[in-house]
Amino acid sequence: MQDTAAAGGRERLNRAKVLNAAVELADEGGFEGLTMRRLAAQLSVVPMALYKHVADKRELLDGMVDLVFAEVEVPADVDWRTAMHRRAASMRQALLRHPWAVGRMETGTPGPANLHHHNAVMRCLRRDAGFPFRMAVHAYNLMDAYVYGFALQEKTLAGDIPAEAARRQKAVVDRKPTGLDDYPYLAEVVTELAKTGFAFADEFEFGLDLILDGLSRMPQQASRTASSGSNAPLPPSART
Amino acid sequence: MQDTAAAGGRERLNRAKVLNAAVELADEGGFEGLTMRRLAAQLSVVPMALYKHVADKRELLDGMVDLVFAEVEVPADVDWRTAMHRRAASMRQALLRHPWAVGRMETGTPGPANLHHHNAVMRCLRRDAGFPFRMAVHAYNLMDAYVYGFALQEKTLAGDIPAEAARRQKAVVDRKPTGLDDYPYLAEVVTELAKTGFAFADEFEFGLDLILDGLSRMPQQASRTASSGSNAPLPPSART
DNA sequence: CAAGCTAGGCGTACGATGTACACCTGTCAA
DNA sequence: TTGACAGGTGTACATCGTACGCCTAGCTTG
Repeated sequence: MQDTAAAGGRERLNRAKVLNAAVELADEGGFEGLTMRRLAAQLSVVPMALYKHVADKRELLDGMVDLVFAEVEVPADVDWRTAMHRRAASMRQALLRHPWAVGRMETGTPGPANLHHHNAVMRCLRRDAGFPFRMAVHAYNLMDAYVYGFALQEKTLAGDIPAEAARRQKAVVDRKPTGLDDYPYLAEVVTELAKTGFAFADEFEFGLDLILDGLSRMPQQASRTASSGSNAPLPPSART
Repeated sequence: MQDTAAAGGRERLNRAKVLNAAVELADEGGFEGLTMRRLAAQLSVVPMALYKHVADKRELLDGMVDLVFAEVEVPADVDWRTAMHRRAASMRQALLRHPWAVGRMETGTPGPANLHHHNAVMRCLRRDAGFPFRMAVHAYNLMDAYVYGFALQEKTLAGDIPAEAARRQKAVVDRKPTGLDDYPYLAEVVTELAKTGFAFADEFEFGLDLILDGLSRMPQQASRTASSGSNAPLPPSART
């Protein structure tokens, strides 16, 4: 019952192999390019062979998402602000590598990497930052909404600005002769961004810093700088 | 060539009818519940009849998204902060009514309501708030990322907290005997939220206010209170 | 070494989906 | 009256996820 290769040297399939191949295939061909049949072909196997390692396509996606979570770092041993900053940047990078995962990170049944990640973030906010529970939840929701939302924008508008922005507006201009003249502020966006360019990285930093600044200003936050604070609000010991 | 009904009283199809029925159907059955065949059945018509009013399913979705944009209000004649606050809340409400639109608002070819909306928001930021161009872009990206990201969370976690949160974690507990003990901070979330409940509306307000506060603090912003400011940075007159 | 159990790959088949293509029909302009 | 044309119909096809049963290699066990 070994899973990598049989004694005779025959290659055998593997849950991990299936998941990794699926991620690779989705990275290249997008989410709707990921097909059980194509995935099987990639692994030189017949489609139905996959179902010995994965219950169905939804479970396959669950496993893929957990692989993405595993790529996101949650640094410890630094002050909470840079820890949260790095986590957000790391999450953005992971979603940039795997655009198909955008909007799917919190769907389905959470895997082990998912749970580990959320626990680590919550620990940072509670123990290191010293937020009371309610505020930690607020902070987490705010940061996640921003990161996921930004990744969504970056995905759908990827390479869009300024090149594609002009193209999209142009499509409308061609359709109705009134054109962009009705939308002077949109026209400004097109021309201005065409001139000066657009960097998603800078854009991301701006919003992230603004949010972290706002959180640092919260009165409930003791603005401690090290993660070794032994004055944690509570090391929770809740049981289900 | 009338489009509502023929002289004989025969009901005829309509692009608007198709779009509205599609929205209705997606509201009920979710996005993957929306099928050309089901949509046709809903309209008492054969599937291929739809293609006389809509090029393909992608164009159908474009039209649906524009209907959602048309539901979002961009108030004028108030100070920019409450205008942006109301717009964000209105967008969230619209995405709550049409969860299938979450993550699809900026995809495909933008329709007229889309263009009108973006132009109005940009006008508010430039003329009313007085942001210089670059800062207006920053502000817009930040707000949109937050609103879209929050809507995404609210959609995927809908009714999830505290009830479903417990269920999801429980699923993992059942799977591996180690259970939630490895994740004390997650356990706290489960028990604490089960006790005190969770209100998405409050959560949304917290993040939105923090962001708008941060934007108000920007040095480039003159913190004017009325939208009648004639000292706009520039009434743009850009031409493609 | 023989026997048989089982994990795991294979083949076939089915219903659902989007949509190309040809056809048919009712309405209106000329 | 006629002919064009907008718009609804019917058939057909490739592709999808996956249910069901078969088959075989390799391990466990007597």
